[in-house]
Amino acid sequence: MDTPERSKVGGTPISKIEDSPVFNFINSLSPIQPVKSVNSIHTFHSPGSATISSVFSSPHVSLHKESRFLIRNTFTDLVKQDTSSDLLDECNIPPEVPIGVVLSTSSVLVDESSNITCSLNRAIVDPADENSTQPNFNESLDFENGCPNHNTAPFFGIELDVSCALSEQVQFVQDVPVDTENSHSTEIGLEVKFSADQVKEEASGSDWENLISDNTDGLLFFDPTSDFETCKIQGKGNGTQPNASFDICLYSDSRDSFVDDDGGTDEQHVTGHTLNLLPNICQEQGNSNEQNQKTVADLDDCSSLSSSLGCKLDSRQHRGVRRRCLVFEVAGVSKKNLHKDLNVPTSIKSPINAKPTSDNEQLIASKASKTPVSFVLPGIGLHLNALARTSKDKPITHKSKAPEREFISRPCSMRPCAPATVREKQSQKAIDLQQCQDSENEFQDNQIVIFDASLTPTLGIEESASPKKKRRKAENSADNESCRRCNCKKSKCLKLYCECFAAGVYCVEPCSCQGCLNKPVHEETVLATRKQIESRNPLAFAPKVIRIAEHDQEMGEELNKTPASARHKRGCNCKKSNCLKKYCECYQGGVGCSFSCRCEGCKNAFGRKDGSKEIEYEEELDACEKETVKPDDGKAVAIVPKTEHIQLSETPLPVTPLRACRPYLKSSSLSSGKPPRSSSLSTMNRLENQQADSKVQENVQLHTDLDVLEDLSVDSPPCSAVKTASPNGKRVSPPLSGFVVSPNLKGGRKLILKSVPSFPSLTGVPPSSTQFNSSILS
DNA sequence: GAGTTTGAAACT
DNA sequence: CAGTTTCAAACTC
Repeated sequence: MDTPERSKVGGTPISKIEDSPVFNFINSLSPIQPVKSVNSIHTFHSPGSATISSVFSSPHVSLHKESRFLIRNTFTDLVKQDTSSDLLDECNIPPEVPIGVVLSTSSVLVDESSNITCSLNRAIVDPADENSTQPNFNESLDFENGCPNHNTAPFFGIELDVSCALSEQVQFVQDVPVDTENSHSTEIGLEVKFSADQVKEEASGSDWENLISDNTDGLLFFDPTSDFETCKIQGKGNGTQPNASFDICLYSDSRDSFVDDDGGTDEQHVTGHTLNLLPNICQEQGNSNEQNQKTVADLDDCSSLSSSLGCKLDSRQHRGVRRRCLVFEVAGVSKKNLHKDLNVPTSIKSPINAKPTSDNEQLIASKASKTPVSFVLPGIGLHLNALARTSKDKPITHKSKAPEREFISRPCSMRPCAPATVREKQSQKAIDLQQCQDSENEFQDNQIVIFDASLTPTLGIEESASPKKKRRKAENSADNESCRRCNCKKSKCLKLYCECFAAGVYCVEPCSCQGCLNKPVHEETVLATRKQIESRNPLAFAPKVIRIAEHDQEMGEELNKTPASARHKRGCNCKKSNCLKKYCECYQGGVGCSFSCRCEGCKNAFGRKDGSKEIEYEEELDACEKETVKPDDGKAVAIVPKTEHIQLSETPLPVTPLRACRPYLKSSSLSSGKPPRSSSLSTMNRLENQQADSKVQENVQLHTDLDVLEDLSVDSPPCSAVKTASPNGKRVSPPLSGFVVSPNLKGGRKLILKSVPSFPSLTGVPPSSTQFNSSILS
């Protein structure tokens, strides 16, 4: 699905198009946040009237602080592994080469403080007019280019939002079909290399708008000393073809001065180099009086022009050149890399990948990085992202391709695979669950098929082995992160019995299920079944073990990573296993039994449900406080009081009415002998037992709404704590964005009950798994 | 690897 | 909502 070229929308008013469902859908696929076609150029009003020269060389167009301009980009389906050396030749395109690239309408804004900003919407450089640098700014358009905050310091450059891997070298190549009549074309390509920080930055946010708006974070700076400096922008397209446009964010940001490695100011230097590199048409721009202006003009203009001309920009000589690429482009690149690695035909593309490109346009990644690619790809598939996050520097190897939409890997499993320690396992599991859910959300958007061998090390190894054997192999695998495969025989993998299905993933090859319908081919069936199950229990697909919300900054990372920071959302019902075997979901999940458990004879090593372990509680509090101090090397796992029942939060939990948990609370929290589920309750319980703190109970009783009490008991956040409960009254954990636990209470002690707001807000509901499910079903 | 145990999920 | 059945994983031998 291609991102529509708005310029091609033709007679239809853009506003209407943007309002159309189709367009919304397209936009939802695209990382580009379509700002309502506001003609952002107050500064540059005369499309077609201004020459490029004027545009770029005359910064005093406006005092507006526009910081960047975008050039809509559509890359094609070429993979180039050209090195920078290859590009050098390509830049020697004579200036008389017809320019056939649609640029963005641009504006250069210079304020009084010499802050220079450029904005460029779309401009068509008419190839017919070879000698003219006058673009046809006949469109304004697609993107709001202004970047409000990029106006502080002189900075020029090309921004690429890169969410690719460390040391990933990506090359975008566009190969726009050349108009036979106007066969003048240059090749548009973009070779990008990324830094790890860049990757992280960009990976963390798929929000295009954020990417646009952030000032420096996530921007790619070419390190002059690095080997990744080569920046190639090639253009291939026909000026008469709007499709030939390409998206590059060029902007100047005055904050960043051109500092040479030598330490000297590099503005002139840059300019000079720019002039040297750029075509004559660009060089004409180099005569500005003001250095900044000139540099801006040169860089921006020349960058854009050179892009269109196929001229190469050597970032080594363009200090401070930032590259920002459309997220989807990067994603696409990454995916391309994946495909490439997988030898997957380029025809197999995720929707998002295909989206921004037209039929013959496609993003291509190249340059398989030597280092393992571990990148988070905004907007890429659920599992891919999850894997990227989960793998933690682990290389993601893709060994198989998948059909259009398919879960291939199972980044997480409800059932841990025998980590080194139980708590580690649990911690990892909780994380995996979260990641799984996160990924799931992403997956629904993009439906990328990624196979993560790193997480499924046993895949393909035990093809002929029996399911159990496979399972145990997987369990015993080295990293213990491998995911299970189901072995369903009767459920057709369409019931929660099936771990795959329950985890929201499709069954994969390693599964030994029989009559499996949990496959992409039966997507509709799967979704329908899922929906049905969700109708029964909205939380059916929520992670069973949920962890404390990460946004509880006060709790610190250690706590978040500790198994004790998680609880089984529903609790177990063990009768014979004493919660000491993996039959018990709590135990299996590495969490202690909690208030909501209905187990008998609980002896859960991670925490018994009954409140009779107060001594252990205190003891382990101390242990916890000690252990949590340990550096998080993955081995030091904090010990959390067994009887501490922290209300778990899970990122996206379905929101259910607040009242849902009232009966539970009423019976269990107040009247039943069951121990409190949360730290607060645990504390309260102690107090009750000791009859020592009547205030607490008063406080509790003052809350006529038991949900409020619940909030207190779970230290739920003031506003984000939307009650989540299963419809059948089984308790589930609400999001926990604001523990009331005092900061110094990593162990869960000293809970501050009175500071809890009475009622959580129903607004600001975080994305829930229910919502996800709904959306995925919709 | 077969059989048993177990408890969650599903059903009534 | 409780009881029963089904199911698949966990476990044992």
